[in-house]
Amino acid sequence: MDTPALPKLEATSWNPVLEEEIRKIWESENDFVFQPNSNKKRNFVIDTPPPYPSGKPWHPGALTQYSQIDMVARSARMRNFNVLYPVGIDRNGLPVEIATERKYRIQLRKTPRDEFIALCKHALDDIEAYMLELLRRMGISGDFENRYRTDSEDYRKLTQWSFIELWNKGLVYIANRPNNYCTDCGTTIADAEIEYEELPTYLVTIRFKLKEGDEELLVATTRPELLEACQMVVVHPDDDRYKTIVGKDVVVPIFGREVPVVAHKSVDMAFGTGAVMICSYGDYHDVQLFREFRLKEIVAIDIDGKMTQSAGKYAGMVIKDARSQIIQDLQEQKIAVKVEQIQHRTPLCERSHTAIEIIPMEEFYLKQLEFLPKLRKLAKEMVFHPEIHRQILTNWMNSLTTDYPISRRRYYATEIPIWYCSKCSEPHLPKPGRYYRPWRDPAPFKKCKKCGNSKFVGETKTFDTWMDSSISALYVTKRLRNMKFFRATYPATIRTQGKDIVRTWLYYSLLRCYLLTGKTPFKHAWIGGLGQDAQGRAMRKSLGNFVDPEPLLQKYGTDNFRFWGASEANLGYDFRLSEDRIAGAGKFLTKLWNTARFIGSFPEPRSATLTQTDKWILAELNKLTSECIDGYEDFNMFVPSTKIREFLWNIFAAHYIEMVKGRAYGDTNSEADRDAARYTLHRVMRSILLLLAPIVPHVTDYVWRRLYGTTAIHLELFPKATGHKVAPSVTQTLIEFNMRVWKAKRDKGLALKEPIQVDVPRKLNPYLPDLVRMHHITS
RNA sequence: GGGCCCGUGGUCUAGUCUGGCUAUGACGCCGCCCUCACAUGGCGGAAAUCCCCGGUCCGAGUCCGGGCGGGCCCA
Repeated sequence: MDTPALPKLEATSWNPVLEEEIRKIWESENDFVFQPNSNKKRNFVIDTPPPYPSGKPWHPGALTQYSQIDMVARSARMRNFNVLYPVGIDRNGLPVEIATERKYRIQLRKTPRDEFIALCKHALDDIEAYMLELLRRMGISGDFENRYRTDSEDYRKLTQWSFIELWNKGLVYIANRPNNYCTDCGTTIADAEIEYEELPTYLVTIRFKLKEGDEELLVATTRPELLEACQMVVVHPDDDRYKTIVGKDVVVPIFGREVPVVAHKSVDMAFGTGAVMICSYGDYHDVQLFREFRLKEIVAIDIDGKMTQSAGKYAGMVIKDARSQIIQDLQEQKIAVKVEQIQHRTPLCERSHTAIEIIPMEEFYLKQLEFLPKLRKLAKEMVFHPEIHRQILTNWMNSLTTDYPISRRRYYATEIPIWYCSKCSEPHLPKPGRYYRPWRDPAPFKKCKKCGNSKFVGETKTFDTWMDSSISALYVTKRLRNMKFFRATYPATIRTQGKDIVRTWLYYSLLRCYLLTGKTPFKHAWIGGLGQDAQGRAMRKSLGNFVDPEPLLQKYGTDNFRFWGASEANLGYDFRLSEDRIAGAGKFLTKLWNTARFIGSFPEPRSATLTQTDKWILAELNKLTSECIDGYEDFNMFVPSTKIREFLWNIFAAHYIEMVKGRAYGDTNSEADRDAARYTLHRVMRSILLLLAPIVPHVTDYVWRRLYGTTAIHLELFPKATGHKVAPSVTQTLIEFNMRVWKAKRDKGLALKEPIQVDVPRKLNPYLPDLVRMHHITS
């Protein structure tokens, strides 16, 4: 052991090409499959978001988040947990339907349902393969082998089971409420499917007579054809023009109904005359006020986009014609005092580009308002990382005013498992535990339980996609498939997700799982920030600032990307994606590699009698270790990545290694001192590799296997704190002293290996031998 | 229109909850240096009215109030 062994690492930098080799080794070793309660370890269950195959390229910020979630999983393993880290793909919902309609130039309503579903499936499969490959390349240590899809029979079975349970508990009801409706596509659509455009329209100023007296109120509207459905006129409370009229009644022209004038701060005084008629339904403002004042709605437009019977002489006309006609009539009767053309922000269906109508539709609702107090209490018991993002959930719960509408008129989603009696319309729900498609399956009933009729009609509506997603915690813990497994793993340990879907995924999970199990679905909620572009704007394909992550991975390597993601994105805060900064983060990997290369050139003694210098760096390592573990326990990767970088670069390599280099090479003629240095170098190296392993798994595993063993680093546990303690100011004094000597040599034009005469502070006496050798200090 | 978050060298960032010595670190930049792990490196250096105004305090990047600016979400 006298002569140093050959370096175990040859190249002078880490080569990302090696990453693929290492992943192949991981795949063959298959370490990431969950074994509940094995080796008496405790379980750690991650309820991680199954990504939605929305297209290529994948959002680089989302990919960064998945790498951070992987760090949560890897660090939990090294904290001695059995980790259930599922891999799933979310395949339900609207985006694929829109993509399919565009791709094949077809319309959902005009395409046979099973044909349309097959086309969607095909599109999903394609993008899913791409996403899984990217996840694999990110080094995600999830259970790929047992991966799941939310559109599988197994998953939809669970969604339908959950609905039947809730129905049977009386928590679901059917109600008629206003919805966005596209008369062209013939379907309810979500807010997310609406786009806005400034379009020309007529602003008509209409004379409303007061019920009593001769006064008039001028009301401006872009929707005169909805006059028949007007139930109220509102003005702003600060509007001096109308102070005397508020509280009185006015008469709706043509239709003669009396409606009140009410003050409401939502009115824009500057628009039109400052007096607005509230009709069912011209826009969201109408919906809001109808709800707030509990007005009686008048259905003015039917689902074909025609005026209803309540429109009197206009009944049966399409909206556009009715509008022209009523404007003409109002002008002839001198009721319209002004008709002017304006540009108006109009909601359009993003598919057909026709104006959206708000029409009352019959939909399913899940009760939530009455459970909010209980949900608030449960939310309080959850631990948020970071704590500050608890606020997002709290705010959302405080803003809810209606129950949760759960039905959609779509195809690529889980079907609502109901059949209705063809005679008396009585709803019949099947036994839970199977996957039902009422739109094509025969009814699993013989006779109507109410009237005895034997014919049934299947429900055609589907669930909102969050009905599936919100029970992911039940799915991954095998609620319907393996109750023993479920009891051992539910509630999950942690939910990891982005802050943008707190009000949807997090909230609905809490609601649904509480209603189904009486418990929270998880104990910890990890809320990540969002990836933005280099200027700090959201990254959107439509903005043209979207960055394809694939070339970045190709160019810099996965570990480089992961280290950037860990060290630049603090837990919960948004982060900016910039290639320069990714490149910069990679320099650390070079430093890590070369430190390992140097230390790897020395044999590792089994034990040693440490010098003061060795004890000093071990004390610093001790501090680092506990800081890192604290960070990992908070699931905050920013802490370990930045702390380790600072330690490795600015303390360990710059000062300790320089101080003991001579000893390590054997320059002191003392085997004990030499071995102490070598022992300490390896001790620190091992700890750094272990502490970094969750963040940069490829390079650390490679180095670990080359230097310290044949088994994977992710099978090891984190190091324990060492117990060495040194006064904190010593490190500062040491660093300052070294810098002073370097500067002095520079000022005197001396090479670093030339001798110099300097005074060493008394405080540094314990380190004197190493300092003298390092700087060639003469007395 | 409502809510939340954030404003620290050219860029990113720590520190702000729990006020206290010359504000942390990195990227970039400039100069010198191939010193036997690393030039994808080392050393040194320049570079910040801690967004603005006011207040509390012996003392404010940190606490309070008001502005301005940016971002995200909801409507």
